[in-house]
Amino acid sequence: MSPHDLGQTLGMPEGHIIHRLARHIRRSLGDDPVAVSSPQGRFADSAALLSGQRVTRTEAWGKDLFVHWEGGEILHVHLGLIGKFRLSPAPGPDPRDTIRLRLEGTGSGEGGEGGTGSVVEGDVWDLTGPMTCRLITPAEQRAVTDRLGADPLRRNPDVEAARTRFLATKRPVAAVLLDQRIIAGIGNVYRAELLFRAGIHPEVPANELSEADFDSLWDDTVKLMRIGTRLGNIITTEPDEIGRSPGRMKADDRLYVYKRQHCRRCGSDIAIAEVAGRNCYFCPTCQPR
DNA sequence: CGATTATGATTAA
DNA sequence: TAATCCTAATCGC
Repeated sequence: MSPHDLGQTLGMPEGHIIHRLARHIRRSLGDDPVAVSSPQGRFADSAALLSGQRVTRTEAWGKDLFVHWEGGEILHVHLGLIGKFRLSPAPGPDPRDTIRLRLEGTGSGEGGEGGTGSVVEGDVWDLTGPMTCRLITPAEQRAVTDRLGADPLRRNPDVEAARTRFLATKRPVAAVLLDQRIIAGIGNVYRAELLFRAGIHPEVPANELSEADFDSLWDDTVKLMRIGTRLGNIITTEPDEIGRSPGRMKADDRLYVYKRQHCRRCGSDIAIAEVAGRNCYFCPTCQPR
């Protein structure tokens, strides 16, 4: 996958995609001034404030993305359910009025040298449909992250705190896995697949699990989300189980239960439990109550 | 061409 | 629980 594939979109927002975006945006914009605009207009004032500045750092915590600018401003983006970043080579697609934010690298970025005297242009990032897109201060960023639990993809997640809070509630385990205040970054696909791999029924109260149960759930989360970050895709099936390498996997082989008709492992009809207002797919055979 | 759906989350009732 | 926000692809008629 070339970084300059036209129309490449980075959406499907669970934590792995946000971490991937943080890295990719940082690398793509480099250390050169960035042209910032808001074709839609809703972010125009802030865009004007940022335009011409350099990005100093990018960072993800769960599903929240933070882009730090040399002037001290912090761009806070949360994609929500339908938000997307689309990456295109300069000059990018015609600006549409659904594009809340456009970031255009002005330097070489990761691209090559232009011809003598020609303008060297960089990547164009278009953000559409975000749940959140705003400028914040470091204090406001702290307020956001203070409300978030341990992120399996960050360097020093507070696993102890997550374990304690996880095991202290009698809410269904599938609800707790989606609770960003406890573990930040898991979404509807990962929760279904994690519970399947652990053989746990989604409606089991969290406080009926043991510390060892939590720890293996956590370890599996770290493992799967790292794979997801690397591949840019959620893959939870074990290559040895399906006899295929991830690269050659059919879409249908990527998951065990999420949105499937039959269990990838045993063939049982997949069931759906509505937990925390969202459909949780599970296998009644592999995940008995 | 309208309805439906989506890997999210907050607010109000 | 329900309503709400935000967009685009897909599906049925």
